[in-house]
Amino acid sequence: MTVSKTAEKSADTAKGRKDAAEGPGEALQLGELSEQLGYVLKRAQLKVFENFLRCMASLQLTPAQFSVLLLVEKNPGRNQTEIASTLGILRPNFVAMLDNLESRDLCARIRSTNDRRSHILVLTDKGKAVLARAKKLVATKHEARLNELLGPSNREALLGMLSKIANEF
Amino acid sequence: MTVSKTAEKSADTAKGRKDAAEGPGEALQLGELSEQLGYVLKRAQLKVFENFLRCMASLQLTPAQFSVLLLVEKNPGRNQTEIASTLGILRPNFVAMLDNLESRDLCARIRSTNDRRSHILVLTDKGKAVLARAKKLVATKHEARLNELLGPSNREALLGMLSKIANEF
DNA sequence: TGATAATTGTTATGGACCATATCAAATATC
DNA sequence: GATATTTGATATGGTCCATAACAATTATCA
Repeated sequence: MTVSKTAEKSADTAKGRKDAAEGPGEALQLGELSEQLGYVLKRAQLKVFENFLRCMASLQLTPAQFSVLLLVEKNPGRNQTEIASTLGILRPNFVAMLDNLESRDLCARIRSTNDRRSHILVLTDKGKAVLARAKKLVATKHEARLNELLGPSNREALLGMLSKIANEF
Repeated sequence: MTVSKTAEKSADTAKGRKDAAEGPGEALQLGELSEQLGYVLKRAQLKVFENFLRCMASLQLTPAQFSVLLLVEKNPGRNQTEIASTLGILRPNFVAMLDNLESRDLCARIRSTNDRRSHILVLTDKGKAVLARAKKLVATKHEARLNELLGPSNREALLGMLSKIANEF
């Protein structure tokens, strides 16, 4: 180590900073960190997911599960590979996810008559009902919160920039 | 393979869509998914981290490791608990991370003389040098790419909105 | 003072998520 | 018809995240 292992007492041992008060522990300086897109992006994403989970607590739906239901509803008759890949989920990892949704009777695997290897995915009636309620919760509790925080026009701009990053970066 | 045969029999089974062409497997409709902030946010975050890792390949620094080095540099003399908590890292999980950085001689734990329980964190000379190179790489290869994609003013607006979400959501 | 509580770094552990290899069944290809 | 490919599935390992518990040290306060 090229560090004088004698950094003690004198200089800065969390003591000789602003000292006094000993109140809230003296917040650290984020410095350049708050300008790093990746850092802020990750923090924001965690907060959004956290809020999403709170809004969906009554329905017990994670963001990933919600996205699956949305995609299956919009694209009925597709198989597991197609749904999983467009969501960026690897087929092996998609199995347990579907097991969960199917055990809760939210969607169903139907053996295709054309290609008996593949399972066609469909929402059950309960799945459609739950998804409808989920959409309402997301709109009124989750996305509404964003409009309140950023304003509708900023929210749209944010979405546009994030899409651009997601697709063209 | 293309969906040439499709599984009709039932009304909509991947056939009654755009049909024709049978080319690249007929992309699925994202639908409302592309309007879900959480979804787009997560996708963008993954892309940004992915790009970050590519830019840092020569230095072998992950986003989390980079953030630790940045924070330690900006706040010398702090202990593990302080650094970890402001990064949202739990103390137990921070141990292995520091073991890694310390084994690479990028930072060092120094037993505090004021409170012999705590380890004060400092960057080694090598750590400072590596961090300096990392900053340059991030600025010229990573963040520059964003300015190119969004424009400086949009990039600033994006950062502002993400910070707002991260802090006030 | 001395007994008790709180803090720091650490280990152990389990869960969630992600990635790869591999398999049997079914299908495609030649 | 022999071989290769695709689909869903299992097994497995890695990483990240969260909780409980522990020894050493320090703070609290009766």
